[in-house]
Parts: sequence; C-alpha cells; structure tokens
Amino acid sequence: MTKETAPSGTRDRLISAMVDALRNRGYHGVGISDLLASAQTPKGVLYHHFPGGKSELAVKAIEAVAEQLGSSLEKLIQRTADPVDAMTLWMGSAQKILEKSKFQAGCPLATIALESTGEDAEIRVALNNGFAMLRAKISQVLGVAGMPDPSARATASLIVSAYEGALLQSRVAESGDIMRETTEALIGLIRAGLLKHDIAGGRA
Amino acid sequence: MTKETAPSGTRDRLISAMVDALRNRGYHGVGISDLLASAQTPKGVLYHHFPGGKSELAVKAIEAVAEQLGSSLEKLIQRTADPVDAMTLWMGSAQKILEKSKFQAGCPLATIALESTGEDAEIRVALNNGFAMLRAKISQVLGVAGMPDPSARATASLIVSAYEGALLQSRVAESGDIMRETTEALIGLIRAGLLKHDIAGGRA
DNA sequence: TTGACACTAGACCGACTGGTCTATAGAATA
DNA sequence: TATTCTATAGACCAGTCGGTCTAGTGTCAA
Repeated sequence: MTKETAPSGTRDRLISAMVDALRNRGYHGVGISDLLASAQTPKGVLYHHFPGGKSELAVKAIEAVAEQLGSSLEKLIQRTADPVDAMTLWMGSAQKILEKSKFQAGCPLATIALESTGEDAEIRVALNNGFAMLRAKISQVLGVAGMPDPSARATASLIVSAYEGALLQSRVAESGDIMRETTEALIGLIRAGLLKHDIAGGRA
Repeated sequence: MTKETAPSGTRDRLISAMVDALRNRGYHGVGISDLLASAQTPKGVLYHHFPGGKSELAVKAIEAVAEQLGSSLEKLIQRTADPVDAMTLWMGSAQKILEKSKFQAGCPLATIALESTGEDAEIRVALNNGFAMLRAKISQVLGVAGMPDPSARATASLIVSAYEGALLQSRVAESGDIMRETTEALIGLIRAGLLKHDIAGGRA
C-alpha cells in the first residue's frame, strides 16, 4: 500500500483501537470515549482525521483488517507447500489468537458484519470487499491444488464460512474444541474430495 | 415446555421484539425505547416482567430462539427421509428467511454471540446451550446416517459453523450466493464422505 | 516575522441511554 | 366491600452518547 499522506501515529492508533474494539465488543459496544482512551487521544483529533466520525473510522478499520488478513493469508499460502495444509494453519492461527485472548478476540469483520444494517452502505461495502478477497485468494489456491473452478469457488465459500462460524461458536463456548472439530472435519472432507478428483482424473 | 406462570401477551411481545432486534441490529444496536415501541408497551411493564432489565430480556429471547430453532430442526429431521437432505433443507430455510427480509434478518444467536464479552456470563451460557443443542441434534442424525461418532460430532460442528458463517457473509453481500455455494460444497463433501464410509464398511 | 497549515487539546452540547419511581387499573380473594 | 396482588402506565433521572466548536501548538514556506 502506498502511503498517501504519510500516516500520523495518532491516526494509526485510532484505527487500531477501533480494530481491537470490533474484535472484542463490536461497533455499538464501544463508545467514542473508550476509543479515545485506549488510543490516548483527545476528542478533536478523531474528527480531524476522520471527519465522518465513528463510522468513517470503522470503515478504515475494516479496510485495514482486510488488508492485514489478506496479506497474512498470502504469506501462509506462499510458504506452505500443500495448499490444504495452508488452510489448516490459517484456521489454527485464528484459534490461537482467540485462545491467547481468553476467548475475547474474535474476527473483527464478523461482529460488525452482523451489527450492520442495509443503511450502513459504506461499512457493508468494505466488509463485502474483505470477505470477497478472502474467498478469491482461497479459491485460487484450491485451483492450484487441482480442484476445478466451480467447486473451488464453492469450497472457498465453505472454508470462509466454517472459519467464521467456528470462531463464533468457540468464542461463546470459551473453548477451542469447536474450532478444532470444525477444522478437522472440513480438512478431512476436502482432502477426500481432492483425492476423488485425482482418482476421477486418473492421477492417483 | 410447561407454562410456569401463564405467559401474558405483553411478556411474549417483548421477547419477540427482542428476538427481532437481535436478528436485525444486535444487542447494543437497539435501545429499550425501540423495543418498547415495537412491542407497544410502556416502560414499567418491561421491568415488571424482567427485573433484570435489558440483559434479562436478552437471555429469555436467546432461550426462546434456541427452543424454536431446535424444534423446527427436529421437525425437519423427522419428516425428511435422508438426514443429509434434512441438512440441505435446514440451510435453505435460513437462506429463505434472509432473502425474504432483504438481507436484514440473520441468526439472532450469532449477532449477540459476537457482541457478548466474558462478563455477560448468563448471556454466554444461554448462547452456548443453544449452539450445543444444535450440534447435538445434528450429530445424532449423522450417526443415524451411518457416520461413526467422533467424526459425526466434528461434522456437526462443521455444519453449524458453515451455517452461521454463510449466513453472515450472505448478509453483508446482500446475495444468497454465498449461502448457496457453502451449502452445495458442504453437502457434496459430506455425501462423498458418507459414501467412503459405506465403501469402507462394505455397504455399498 | 508573518501567515498558512496540520495537528492537538478539551470544554461543551443536545439527544438519548438504561433504569427507578410512583400512580393506577383490574382481577381475585377474603 | 375491603384488601391484595398482578399488570399497566409514563414521568422522571443521572449518566453517557456521538458530535461540534474554539483555542492553542508546532512546523513549514515566504
């Protein structure tokens, strides 16, 4: 990402305070004053950097999360030989974050996705872009693994769905078990499916 | 469920107003006054029926949703010969509700699950009970379909995860496509997996 | 030195929040 | 009828919400 305006530290601190907030409590669960306190910033600064106020900050936070999520997924894919292993690691890393935070830190995109309504157009667009990007990256890597396109696309949707749904359940259960079971079942089925393609294609 | 106190209409109206609110906006997204307005009730009534206020009402709403979700899943299972078909129908019915509401009405449990923190103990317990009940029902039906237990349990976790995650993504995408793709991939893989068991067990 | 600009700083505001309180209506019991 | 209990009704409150506004600071270029 090219720096457009040489980002000030304060601005970044506000964005990361919002990201944390979305992770732990959701958009409506945090007040401006909480954000300001955790970014150690007086109020005027927020409206200087984000004239659109809380919702503009949320949009920027969503974009930042999406970018970060995308690039860490990319790295994982590139340094893991087997694409399905990469998916396992991806889900495992989310689980680790959740467990480390004692089941407070979920996915920042998911919470605000469910809180948002049709009126929050910009928020929804940012969220949708983020999820679409994740699905596209995964779909691509499944293609490389030998899965033909319509099912690669559908399987990518399934993987992101499973990721979000498992994180959600594990959070309320305050246990990593659901996430572990979900990953295990998902990866097992995908491997079996890929094997079937190989057999069908005469490659095994 | 046995009626403990002969439920008054007002009480039920408040609960269902909260359920709707959780579906569309989440716990922190609705104010008491919104709830009272949509239940057509003055304020005193709320604190008469739910001395614990908003959070007690939320717990009761979660319990009501869980019960309703469970019983409709149960019915679906009982009147569908093939258990995997029942799962397909289950996901399809959630999609229908979402589409009918123009992508406003998600799963009431999911939203508050992500908003809740470790301090909201009663809310989390109610939510966890709800999800656990869904997983248990699905795990059981997979067992009937011939899936041995440890993987039936894990697959049930995967199904509920996929259900919630797909609903979430479809909501922000304002399109049923993600839900459709997720269901298609999930059911396809499960059928293949069951077939493998049958083959391994010499039943096919 | 001056002016322009980006940024920091926080007092202040009206609207609204969840919650409490007292008053009252209606049904049931004595 | 008098009493009691459940339920309805809404005025009222302190606290907080997101947001505006003005003042001040530091850093440039002219």
